[in-house]
Amino acid sequence: MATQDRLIESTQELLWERGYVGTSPKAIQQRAGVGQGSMYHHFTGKPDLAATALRRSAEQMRAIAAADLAAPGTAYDRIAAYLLRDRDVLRGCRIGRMAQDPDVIADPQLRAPVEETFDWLRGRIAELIAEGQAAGELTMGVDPADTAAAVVAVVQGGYVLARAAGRAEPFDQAVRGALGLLAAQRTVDRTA
Amino acid sequence: MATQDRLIESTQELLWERGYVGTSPKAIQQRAGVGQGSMYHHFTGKPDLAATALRRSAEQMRAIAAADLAAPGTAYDRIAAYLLRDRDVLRGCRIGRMAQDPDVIADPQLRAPVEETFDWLRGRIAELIAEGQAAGELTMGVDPADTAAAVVAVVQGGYVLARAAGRAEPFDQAVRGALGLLAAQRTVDRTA
DNA sequence: GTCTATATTCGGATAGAC
DNA sequence: GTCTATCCGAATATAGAC
Repeated sequence: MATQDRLIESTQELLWERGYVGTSPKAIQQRAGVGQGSMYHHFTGKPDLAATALRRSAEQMRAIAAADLAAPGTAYDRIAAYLLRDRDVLRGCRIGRMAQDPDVIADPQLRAPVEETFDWLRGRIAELIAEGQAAGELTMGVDPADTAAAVVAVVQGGYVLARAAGRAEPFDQAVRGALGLLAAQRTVDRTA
Repeated sequence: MATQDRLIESTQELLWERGYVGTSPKAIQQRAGVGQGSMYHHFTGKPDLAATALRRSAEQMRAIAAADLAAPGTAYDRIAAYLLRDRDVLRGCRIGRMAQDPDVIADPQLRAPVEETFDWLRGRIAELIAEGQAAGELTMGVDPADTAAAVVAVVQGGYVLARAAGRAEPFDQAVRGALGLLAAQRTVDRTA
């Protein structure tokens, strides 16, 4: 793999594990197996490299979520596929984690991929819910945009609860809780 | 105020703003207005001081949440009071934010207050939901513990979405979404 | 108890050889 | 393009004066 790509991948990993503040150029170089000079040849510095890595992570996360949300079945089924996807819960979300970092939030270059990812995700889920309502699959009792935000928040908050607990169970509970509430919005009883 | 207390308060603020990795002893001392020596006289080092500050923040957060959840009215009303409490959304949750920090998660002394706070919060809300079900206010269609985890996750995830967006609206959306789903669990229609 | 040095390592980056 | 050498300040802590 090219030096550039190894640098980007190492940065993606370290940002996920340790966040922006906790990731040093030296650590990136060592993981990538390149010297100091290489990094500063390809990138102007840590913010530049981090922005590149974040954009790539955002693309990847979006592709994965898009695939989940295109699962076969109803709107409910698709959202369930997204919520129930197999995750390494204790690692957390590599995009959502960035929202906690003040240096990321303060830098428009770094925040942009994070913001855009969640904007897109909320929008896509809201779309599904609205389609489900239009098709008569879901009741009209809930607002699509609000409900979509709640669904995404359950995932992001689930990571927080799981990491706080040191185990994945609270994430799974939150997901089951959200699905239980969503299930009540279906117009046909499938619990039988 | 005593020097010790000023150190603890400054640490609470900085942990909230910048996290554990991003908070330096020097910054704590400067904000507290004390010299290097004072801090190391009262505390053995950064981890010791941070643990003390976190325990205090956890107590405070728990007291506030307990008050919300003791609001007058039904179980739904109490959970709504918790969800709708006035928050400085873009600052995030001073306890939840710690869950992202690998150094906090790795240190049992630091993680304990975080874990205990969320364990308690989930348990308290689950209790309320179970009481609401027992009283016939809420349907038996949802699991109390799972639903409670979802409620807490919506708040924690709401902070993530809001910070990612640079504005409070996604938090408010998520809360409205959660309330909309919970409202459907009430046995009496109050939407009229 | 509090302060001012001082020590040591790390973070972030530049300079210049190859 | 990549490497090593080097620089400067910050992070964390210790020593010892007052």
